[in-house]
Amino acid sequence: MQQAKQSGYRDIKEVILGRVRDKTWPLGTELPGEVALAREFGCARATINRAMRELAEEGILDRKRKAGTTVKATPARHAKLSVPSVRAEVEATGASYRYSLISRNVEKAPDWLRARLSLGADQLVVHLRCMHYADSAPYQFEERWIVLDTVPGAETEGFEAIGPNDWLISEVPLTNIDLTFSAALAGPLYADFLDVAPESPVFQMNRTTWLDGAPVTFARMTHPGSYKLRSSL
Amino acid sequence: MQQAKQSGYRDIKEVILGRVRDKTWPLGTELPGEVALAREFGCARATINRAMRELAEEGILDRKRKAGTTVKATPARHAKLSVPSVRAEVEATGASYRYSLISRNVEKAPDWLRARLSLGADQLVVHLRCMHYADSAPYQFEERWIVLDTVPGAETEGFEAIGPNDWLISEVPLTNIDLTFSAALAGPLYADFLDVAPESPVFQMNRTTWLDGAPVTFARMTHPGSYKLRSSL
DNA sequence: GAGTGGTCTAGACCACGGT
DNA sequence: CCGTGGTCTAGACCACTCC
Repeated sequence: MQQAKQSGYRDIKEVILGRVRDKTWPLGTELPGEVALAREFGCARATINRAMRELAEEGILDRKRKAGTTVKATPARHAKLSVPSVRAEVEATGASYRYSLISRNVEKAPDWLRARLSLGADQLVVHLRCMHYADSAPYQFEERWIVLDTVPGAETEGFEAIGPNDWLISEVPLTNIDLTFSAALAGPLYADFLDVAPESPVFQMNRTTWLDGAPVTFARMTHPGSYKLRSSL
Repeated sequence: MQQAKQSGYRDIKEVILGRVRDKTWPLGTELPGEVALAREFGCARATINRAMRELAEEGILDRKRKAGTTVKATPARHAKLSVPSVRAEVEATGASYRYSLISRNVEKAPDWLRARLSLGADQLVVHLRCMHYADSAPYQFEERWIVLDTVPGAETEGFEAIGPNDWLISEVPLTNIDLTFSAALAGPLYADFLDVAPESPVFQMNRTTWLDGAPVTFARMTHPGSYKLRSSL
């Protein structure tokens, strides 16, 4: 009589996690099969399945047909990084958000961009530069290129009142994103807009966006400060 | 006869995604209930449930009891950032990995660390400094503090042969992680170890680790270069 | 070939949260 | 109150993969 209350898949996850933590099932061990565990916990196989499936998604277990379920030798840690609109990001801190367009041009995609987005020759992009402010303090400098073939609507949008990110979210939802972070020196351009010394470090985030394999946009966000995210499990 | 083959939950997810993309169900719309969709797709409610549940986890739908399921007004984009051991990170690039301990001390946790980890007064930590090399080129400078109350085994570990991260992974698996990224100037210390000019920018990643609410370790990783991650959906 | 996970079903009960 | 999603069950068939 190990348990009185009937166990839900959450409880079962906890028990399994506990057994991994206390090394009842050390890293690399093979776990009992679903049927065996279902018997042990007195529940349906589907319940065990859900518990183990989620633990596998969370990077703690490895599951293979026929081979069975094992505890991952090197539990994959992963953080969930939310990629909100700048507006949401700023307003979440309680500050008021302000957006300002610096320049907007339609031009042929430069070579480095064509390479990065797998664009054909002579493809046109909208090239934007803009600033985001938090309580009238510089928050982020954004430089962005939008592929017109994928997002034709960008040709007639002036981006004077609405930021490109906010606009794109409603125009082209459900995209895939590549992110790169790096550190750089401010230099004269960023120093000017971000109100920092040219020789100070800035934090950059490069964001490439795809819609079903078609390139949508490339953006480089430059911060004077730092960036924060929190993992779940 | 809209579909010949029977639909699995993956197909259903695709259909729903398509209807959001082509604005059959615009952002903010309320979707039909599970029973209705089950009827439409000719499948069991559980199948619809799984499809919609996963879409909700992926940040595309909002689900509430009684209220029903709606398309998120601002689809939450999130990237999955894997946090591998440095060793794996280096070896994944094909380079050979080398680890080197610089210093190891047991000391009282400094005030800023006590604040960050919610430590009590006089709690002891192991303070480490070490370097990670990729093909004998400096890859990362690591400064780390390990809380002895949570990980007593760290007192007797010398960390001369094995890096603290690799050691902690096998000692204390399944922890929660907080991450912060930022840019900084190298300064004399980092310049020396990372073999860059003192006035060059460096990329820093701060990692705080918890085990069931108990503070495990705080680490600051400093890179001469940049850091990369890719989102899933 | 055989064993394990992957998925689906039909039905049931529960819990939350608008009304 | 009562509708919607949340979860569980018992049973079934399938698909992958190791032997």
